[in-house]
Amino acid sequence: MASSHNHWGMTTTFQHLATSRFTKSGKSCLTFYGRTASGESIAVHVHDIKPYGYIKADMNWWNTESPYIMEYLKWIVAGDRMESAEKWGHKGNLRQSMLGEGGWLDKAAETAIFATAATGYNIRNVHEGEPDKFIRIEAENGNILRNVIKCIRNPEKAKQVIIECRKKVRGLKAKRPKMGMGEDYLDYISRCNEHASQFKMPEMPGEPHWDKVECMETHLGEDLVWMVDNKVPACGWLTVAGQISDNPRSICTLDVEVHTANSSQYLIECKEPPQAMAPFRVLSYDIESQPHVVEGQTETEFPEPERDPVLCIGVSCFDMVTMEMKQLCFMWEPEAPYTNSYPPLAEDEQTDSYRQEQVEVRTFKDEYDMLLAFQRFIQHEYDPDIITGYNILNFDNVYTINRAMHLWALKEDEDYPKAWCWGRIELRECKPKAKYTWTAQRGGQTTYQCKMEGREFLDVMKVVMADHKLRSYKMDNVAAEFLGTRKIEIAYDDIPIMQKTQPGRIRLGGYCAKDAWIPNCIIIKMCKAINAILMSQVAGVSLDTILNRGQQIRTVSLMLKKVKERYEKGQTRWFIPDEDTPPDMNKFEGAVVIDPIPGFWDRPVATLDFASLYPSIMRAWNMCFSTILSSPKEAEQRGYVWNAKMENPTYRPVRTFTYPKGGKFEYQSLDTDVCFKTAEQCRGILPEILEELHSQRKLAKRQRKAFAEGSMDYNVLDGRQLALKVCMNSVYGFTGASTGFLPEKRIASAVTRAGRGMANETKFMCEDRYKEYGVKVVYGDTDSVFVHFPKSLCPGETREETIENANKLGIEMGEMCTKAFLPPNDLEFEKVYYPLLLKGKKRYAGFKYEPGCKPKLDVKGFECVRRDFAPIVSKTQKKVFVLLCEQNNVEAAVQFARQTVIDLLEGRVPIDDLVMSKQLTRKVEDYKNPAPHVELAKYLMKTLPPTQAPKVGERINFVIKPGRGKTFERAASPDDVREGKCSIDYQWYLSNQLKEPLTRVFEMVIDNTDEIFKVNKLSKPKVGSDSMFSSWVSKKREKTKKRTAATISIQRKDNLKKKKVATIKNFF
DNA sequence: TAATGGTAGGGGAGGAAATTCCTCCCCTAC
DNA sequence: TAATGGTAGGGGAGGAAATTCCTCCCCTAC
Repeated sequence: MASSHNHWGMTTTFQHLATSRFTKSGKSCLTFYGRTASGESIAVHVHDIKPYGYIKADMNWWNTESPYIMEYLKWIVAGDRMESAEKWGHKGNLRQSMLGEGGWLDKAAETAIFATAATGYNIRNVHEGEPDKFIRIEAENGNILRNVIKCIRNPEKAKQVIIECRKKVRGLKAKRPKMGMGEDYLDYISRCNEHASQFKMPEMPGEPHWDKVECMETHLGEDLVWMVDNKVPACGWLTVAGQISDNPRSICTLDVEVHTANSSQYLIECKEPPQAMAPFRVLSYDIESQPHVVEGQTETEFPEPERDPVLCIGVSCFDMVTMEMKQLCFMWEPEAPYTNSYPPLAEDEQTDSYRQEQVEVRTFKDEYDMLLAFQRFIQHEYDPDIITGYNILNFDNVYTINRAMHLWALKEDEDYPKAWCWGRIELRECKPKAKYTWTAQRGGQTTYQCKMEGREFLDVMKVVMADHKLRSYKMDNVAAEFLGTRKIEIAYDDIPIMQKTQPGRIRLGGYCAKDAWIPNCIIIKMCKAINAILMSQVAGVSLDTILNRGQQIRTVSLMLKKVKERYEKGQTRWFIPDEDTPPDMNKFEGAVVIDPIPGFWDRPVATLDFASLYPSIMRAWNMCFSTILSSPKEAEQRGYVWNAKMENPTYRPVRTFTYPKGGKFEYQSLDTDVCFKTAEQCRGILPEILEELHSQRKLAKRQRKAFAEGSMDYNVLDGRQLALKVCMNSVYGFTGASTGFLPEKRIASAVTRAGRGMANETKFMCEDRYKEYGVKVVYGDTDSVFVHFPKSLCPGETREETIENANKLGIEMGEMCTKAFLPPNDLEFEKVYYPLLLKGKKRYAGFKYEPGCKPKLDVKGFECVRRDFAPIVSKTQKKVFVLLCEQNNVEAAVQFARQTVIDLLEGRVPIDDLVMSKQLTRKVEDYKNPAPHVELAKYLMKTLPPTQAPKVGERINFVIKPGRGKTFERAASPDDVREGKCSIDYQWYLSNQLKEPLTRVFEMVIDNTDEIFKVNKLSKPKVGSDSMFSSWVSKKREKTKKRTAATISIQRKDNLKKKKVATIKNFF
């Protein structure tokens, strides 16, 4: 037990999970929520954290300008106060509260700001001279700090805000005093005047006259800054020494106050965690709501929380140490007798370890009581750290909370408990907030966010969509993909009928409980919670940030940590500027894709890869905001020297190169080359961060080996190395971003330029070194080169022997090339393709031999790895690759393809294999060109109720039905086909889906690919499009001869003859 | 508003533009 | 009712059909 306490204080060790901010007596405070190793939940309130930031100015500036700034600040702070008073329904006289003695304006005048001198460099301007002067500005709370910064950075805008505020105050009426009984009229008038003068509008503050002032580190959030300063790692193990509150703010088992002014109270990192992961509790839930029944209609409408009840809430819980799962179901049972448990499922429905009879059932006669019981369960019984489910953010949360609010309002009792307080502060409400985001690419999109005190929402759907590329993100499909199981089947429109009988309600409850169980299984199996927590630890930002924000903040956090760490070691402070420059939409040149030599390569093709290319380049050239020099000229002017032959230059340009076809690779210096100071002159922080991430990753990978795969320790270390890798790769993206914290495209484009040079240099070196053997680099993309080994260089009697020789040669080649590059760049031999079907850029398939792994078919870029082709295409193409690359059987591949064509035309292919899907990437009206999935989406939006209709960002499933129109006019919903409302145009699938993808593969192996698709007689024509069914006529048909049965058969005979002489290119 | 990783590249589909093909029609030669 | 020569072939005009080119869109590779 890691906690000990006495009357005055205690120390406890726990793992942190969630953070929240609050203000007490105007001072910013933070609460850290987490769980101890022994399973108690804990809240630690850290008081008075003093948010601060920096501005680039000296104290003289401050001394002259601060009176104006403070005068501005006064109005802004008071104005804020007034606005929030209005918002919360202020009852008194606003003008008096604002202007009266001791009113908001008076109080605001007392706002304290602490300014102290500091020195350092803006990280974008680290120069050779003395450090620049800065001012550290500290405020009592984050709001004040933000307002000060607002004034300083943009006084004009602040002035407008103040003018608006004063207009408003002027418009407020000052209440006259009441006339006293028998009071003299003149006395009353003078009293009125006196009263009025009390609330006289003060003068407008003086004109601002300062120029733009740069601000530093004011935009990062006080929680992040405080955690970095105090070395409190996000989601890390922490030890707290504090005071148990008599009046706990939270409902956690332990509730501790930490006053930073008191040195015996602290919150610090625990260096020796008791275990890898605290037993965090995860609760998954799913609700069933009642679809709306319209009289006289069989189809139901989607439920609305203001109208339709929640019928049951399925719940599944587990903790991250024992991993034992427990299911519950909260049921609305309007009729007695109550149900206590469910019967087992029928045997054919038991597709997995879900056991319906193990669900604990709780029934309620009243719907609101059920919602309340669920809320009690969260707050007081299970107390989860993470609440999860499938699509909870945009559906379950919104529906449940809105429904609870609606029912509560009907009670007309202010004191009636609120069923939407799910957080760790008893009465803190949890309200979903609609968030509208707009991006040029995606158009507008509404999503919901929900803040919950002390816990986090983790939406499995969101995580799966971010981490995995699937054809469909419906829960059923995701469950099938990852767990190999299915949902219980229930027809949506049957729900109202089921709700009418008890057996129906029981069935519904079991269904609902399973829908809560599945997300939990996915979290466990795919380590989603562990990985998110580890990412939070590695990036140093809160779990909330990991789950709800982008990549950039992670890099910023790492940079902030690094500049502070260096400052503590006595180095000059570097500041991260707080910029708001408009987006830079200019693109920069990216990676090189080496021109492929397409074909079927039947000797080993080794691939050599640069180990984490971009991070290594940044380390090698010491690329950072602090080390960049625009040109060699600037570098020389600032006293740095370089030439190509120097042993120890003090700067390095990133040169371009020339590499004529068949000629020599040579670097070329230009006046415009971006340069970087070398690490000896000025070590950049980005390279240092990357190096640390790299070595930590190596360590994690090594440590991982000590544990069994699948064990908690293994999973934690695996999640860690994964997070480290992602962090490393996002540094380059951070510099190349068009918009954001600190974009610097010069760095990103220098990185890609260096990469292009190295890839081309590798190609040249490999071909040059082994030119007597005719070695060819047949392809390469970004960080890889594919080297073909002719038989003379890489002999071998058997496949194994050949591969072994290829491995040796690959390693040798990698080592040879690595020597030519700046460390830590490293060209590694990775694998051999044998054989390799190389179609073109980003398209190849081969049988992959990776040392230490089983040989395996590897396909890149072809239709079979894409989600927007019908599965029939993917399956067929994949099988063809297997037959070609793995079994070397061209005949069988051709036969298989032909059979598929025949099956398709005879209607023997299941509908599921013909369903295509594409993402609806923007609002339908924003599409410039018509497309099948867009047209279908439009149609569905018209016919389905709004909540059920396709939304932006979703994938639309569609098939093509017969007809004369364009493809986009013939898109149909797969469900309509299943229900027999329309048929399928098999011809279209042949000509527009199967043909080209298969041709592309076969044309590399045989000559007359067209023959595969010529079918003259079908045994069982089932459905016909409007056109004739007899044959599919190749686009490149032999002029427009009308084909009669006779000509077809003649043609076919010819074909057969031709086929025999067709050169089937040799394989081995 | 608040929040915000990048470029290269294949290939399907629609639609505009450019091109080819076909037919009608007039005219002329004989 | 009355009066009425034909065929071959060049080439322009108009329009249909096929082709090319460009752009949008989606998805993938790295």
